[in-house]
Amino acid sequence: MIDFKELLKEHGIPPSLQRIKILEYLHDFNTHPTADVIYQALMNEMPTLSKTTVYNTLKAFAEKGVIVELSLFENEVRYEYNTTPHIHFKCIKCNIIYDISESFECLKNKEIEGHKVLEHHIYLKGICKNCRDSEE
Amino acid sequence: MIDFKELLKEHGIPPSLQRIKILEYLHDFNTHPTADVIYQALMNEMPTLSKTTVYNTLKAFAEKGVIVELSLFENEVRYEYNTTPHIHFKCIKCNIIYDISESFECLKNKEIEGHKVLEHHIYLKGICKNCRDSEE
DNA sequence: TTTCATACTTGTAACGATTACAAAATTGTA
DNA sequence: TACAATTTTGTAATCGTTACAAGTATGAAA
Ligand SMILES: [Mn+2]
Ligand SMILES: [Mn+2]
Ligand SMILES: [Zn+2]
Ligand SMILES: [Zn+2]
Repeated sequence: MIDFKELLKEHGIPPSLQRIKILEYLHDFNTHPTADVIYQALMNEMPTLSKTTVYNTLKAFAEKGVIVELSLFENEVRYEYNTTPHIHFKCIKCNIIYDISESFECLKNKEIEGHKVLEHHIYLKGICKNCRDSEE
Repeated sequence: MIDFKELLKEHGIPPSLQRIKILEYLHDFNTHPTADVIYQALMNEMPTLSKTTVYNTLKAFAEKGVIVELSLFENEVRYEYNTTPHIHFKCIKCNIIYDISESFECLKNKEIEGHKVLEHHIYLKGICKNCRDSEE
């Protein structure tokens, strides 16, 4: 059981109830939700929650390195709890975003052609195993 | 000198004046412009050009494989003439998007963890050579 | 405990990129 | 030339996101 309150404090973020709930959601579901998905999910137990708070919170988390911000295709920003670099695969049929466990040469914190790399993202697009199987 | 009219026909796209001009722009500048950048640039010589036409044309080009659609960070779709897979680096200071010539193992058209890969994108973010030099 | 400044949350309005849509213009073909 | 099909245009609508101002909670100092 992770103490999200502590985790936030360690990152210099005062742990409000809203912030804890949003971080909890990201950890528990461990998917790649948009701000709106999180908002809709927390609406039930927090009826007064504001969408603005969700947006602000996610942006603040990402800036402090608590979570990762993804911008993969289709003009929707997504967030995830897993901050270790990994490959993303988006299925063009079912729109599910898969984590690919295959390792790769990460250029993060390296210098390439004179440029200093701070982030490294690999995005794949195609048809997932499930959709291929059900196509037959 | 490329015959853009022919090029479009070969891809099954009837070559209207607007389409030829947009393709010409992408080829001549060879950067990673947004639809709006192209629209603004062509406004002078084509005063009646509609922004909708630019959006529609770029989308059609990308679908037919004439150009590539990029969705790298910051929620802005960009397009480019160069359809060969390569790495992109965006500088967080000057916002320029660089092409990285370094080669990499491309997973396009391969199968990974059961998924069929149709597109492969690598996006880097950091501080470019120019901005680092001028920081001193 | 009260006071007060600060930080956080909320709700609404505004924004910006993109898309939908219908009318006007153009095109290719008979 | 006639005409149907396609393309372009301009405007309105949409959607994700952000700005902003007012309300609320928090936590330290008195
Ligand atoms: Mn992931
Ligand atoms: Mn490029
Ligand atoms: Zn799928
Ligand atoms: Zn730069």
